[in-house]
Amino acid sequence: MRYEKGRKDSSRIKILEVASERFRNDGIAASGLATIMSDAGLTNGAFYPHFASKAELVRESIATALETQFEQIAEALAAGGPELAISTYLSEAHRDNPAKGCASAALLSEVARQPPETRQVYTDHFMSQMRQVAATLPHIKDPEGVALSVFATLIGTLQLARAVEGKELSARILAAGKDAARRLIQPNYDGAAS
Amino acid sequence: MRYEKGRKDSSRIKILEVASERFRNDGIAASGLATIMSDAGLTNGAFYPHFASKAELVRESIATALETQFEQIAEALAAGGPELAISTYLSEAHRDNPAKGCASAALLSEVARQPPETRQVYTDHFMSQMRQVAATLPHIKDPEGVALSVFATLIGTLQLARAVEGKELSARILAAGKDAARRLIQPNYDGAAS
Amino acid sequence: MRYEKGRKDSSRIKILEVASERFRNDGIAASGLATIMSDAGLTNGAFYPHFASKAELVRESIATALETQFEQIAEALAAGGPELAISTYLSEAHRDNPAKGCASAALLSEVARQPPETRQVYTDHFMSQMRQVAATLPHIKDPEGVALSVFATLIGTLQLARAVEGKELSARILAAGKDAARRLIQPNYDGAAS
Amino acid sequence: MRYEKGRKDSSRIKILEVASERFRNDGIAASGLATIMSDAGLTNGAFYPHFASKAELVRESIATALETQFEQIAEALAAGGPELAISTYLSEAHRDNPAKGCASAALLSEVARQPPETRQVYTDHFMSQMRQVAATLPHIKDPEGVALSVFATLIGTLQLARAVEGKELSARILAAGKDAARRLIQPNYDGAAS
DNA sequence: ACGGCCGGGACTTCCCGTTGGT
DNA sequence: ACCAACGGGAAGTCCCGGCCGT
Repeated sequence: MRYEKGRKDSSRIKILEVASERFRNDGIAASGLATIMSDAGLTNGAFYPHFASKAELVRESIATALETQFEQIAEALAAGGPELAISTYLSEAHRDNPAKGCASAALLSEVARQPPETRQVYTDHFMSQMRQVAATLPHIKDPEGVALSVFATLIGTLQLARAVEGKELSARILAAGKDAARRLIQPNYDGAAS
Repeated sequence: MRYEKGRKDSSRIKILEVASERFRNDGIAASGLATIMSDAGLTNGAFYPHFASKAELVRESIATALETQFEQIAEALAAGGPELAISTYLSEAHRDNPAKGCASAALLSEVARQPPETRQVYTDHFMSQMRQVAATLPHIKDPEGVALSVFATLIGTLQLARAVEGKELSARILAAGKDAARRLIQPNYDGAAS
Repeated sequence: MRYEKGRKDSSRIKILEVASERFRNDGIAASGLATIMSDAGLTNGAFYPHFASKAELVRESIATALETQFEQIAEALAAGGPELAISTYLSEAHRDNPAKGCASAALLSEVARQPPETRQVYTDHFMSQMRQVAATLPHIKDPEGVALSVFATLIGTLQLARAVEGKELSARILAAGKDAARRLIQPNYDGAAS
Repeated sequence: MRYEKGRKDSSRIKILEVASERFRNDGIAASGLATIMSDAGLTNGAFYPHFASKAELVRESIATALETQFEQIAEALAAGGPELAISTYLSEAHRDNPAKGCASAALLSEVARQPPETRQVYTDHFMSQMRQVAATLPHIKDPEGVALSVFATLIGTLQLARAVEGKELSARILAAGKDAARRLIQPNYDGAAS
């Protein structure tokens, strides 16, 4: 192997960058390789030396997006704890910029229809994020359960806020989501209370 | 009423039935008209006498699915209140049968990318469902806010449970979502508390 | 067959027009379908409903070009006899505009490498042109032999005039070719004289 | 001299040999460097130490082919004069072996589309050949004009004989070309007579 | 000199939404 | 209502010219 595997491959990185944004913005099925490659400053034919198929690009794009998000969550948690992470996630800025936002909110229903390999990649990275958040809830009985439900609430809220027509309603949804998420991480909440 | 052409054409009804299931199962973009028409026992050319475009079919399919769901929610609420509605929604049966399940969970991220007319149709029907649920929470200060957040949690949870790889994890997600939703509708919860 | 075969198909005609010019200008192998379709105001995907393959397009483009040329030769012969046809063929205007000129001069060496079907199409149309010219040489012993050699001389001359570098030399070649062609059709020439 | 790097590298000579045959056989655009190098018993990467680009290889291959042909013409003229040169050129052997035959007949229409440097190389060598033949026609008024037209006739005839489908027709073309070329070099022919 | 890598681009197959002739 | 065809466009395979690490 002439070019060692870890070799800097700026084209590959550029393709992944463009693709992960394009997928989040337009959906996976609706994003063509030609458009992605063109946006990356390349042509169709240069794709396959980098990725074996579109499915592989999808997997790696999802991984890339979720890894980036992992770091953003870490920063928000460090700077202001779960409260800040929640309000950042459910901000109007995030709602209005899906291309650079949460891949789960943008792609979750489409991920459910992907082949198992893709869903496994998603699962692994999602679980990392979940555990990352759970680690900040040591005072709660079932931190992972709570973290799962908080993620579900955040993702569902952001999707709803993006889907509905009407700025005011969208803002109400974001506010309701923020309240709910905060309540879920309150110390006296016991995930097994019911 | 809603159908401007007001036809009770059985072909039209059949097409809508098939389409609303196909869209929920495979996504909107990934569902071709040819397949839908074929499943409806018709051919390609019979589509356009009934609908002006795929976009119109999408709008009406979403409306159809959400109306059906409205009635299902009504039944569950009547039979067992919000508790039953939640556990029915987050059941494994619902997770494993998206074609006949909640259109929001199946299509929400794709709805966000549809033209305004489609999003308006979605919004109207979603709001009906939300108010329907809010009406069962008279003891709560901000019933609509809570209903919004419960919907967000349910939708996000179901999507997550469908997207992840691994039955066990999927079950954990459903359980966590159920707990969270139940907690959110507890009487002492005040959506505007924070 | 819904659309009868002789149906006006403006797209097909447009593609053939563009392709026959492009092939003559750039060569067959060097002309891509995408460029041809784009010049015809269409996209890649619209090609295959019209032609089964590039090879079929090549065949029909050659036929189209040679048919058009047949009519042009007929006009020149009618207006000024073989003399005019020769001087028109070996004009600087023809030399400088291969896209609308003689397909033989532009493509002959490439035709020799085409599959038999293509060469047959070429042969048929070339023979029509040859006989058309032979018919104007009734006073010559072997009109078809002379016509063949005149075509060879004209084609070779035009190709040489296009290939060499230098306007002056190119003009000398055209002049020499005209003289030779005229001499070949002189009445006292007997193709079997040697 | 002509090779600025002046190398007598045997690999370089082998590459030129193979390339000049391959170009004549398959055309310039249709001949890939990988195939040429492989046929020369080398690999892809060994090309660029010898030639700066494919265009340079094309130029030198054309030069090589035309120089070899110059010598062959010299031999034929010495052995049997123009008559023998013509009948050798328009033989079935030559028609059926383009790889080792006349580069003009094989590549002329493609040469016309090459960059000026390439066309200049072609022009220089073609003119050498033309003058070589003109020198054997001292009894003719305009020997260079006649030589030009004879070359045009020979080249056009050989291309036609290769392009048409049908052995018999091809043979007729060769015969017609031979007759025409012989007539053109008859002593009483005056290139400027018309 | 080797041989794989790189970006470019061609050809082809397939399917989409839509139209229109029957 | 049928169904073929249209234009659009995507995915994928292949090969090209050229480059570079070894």
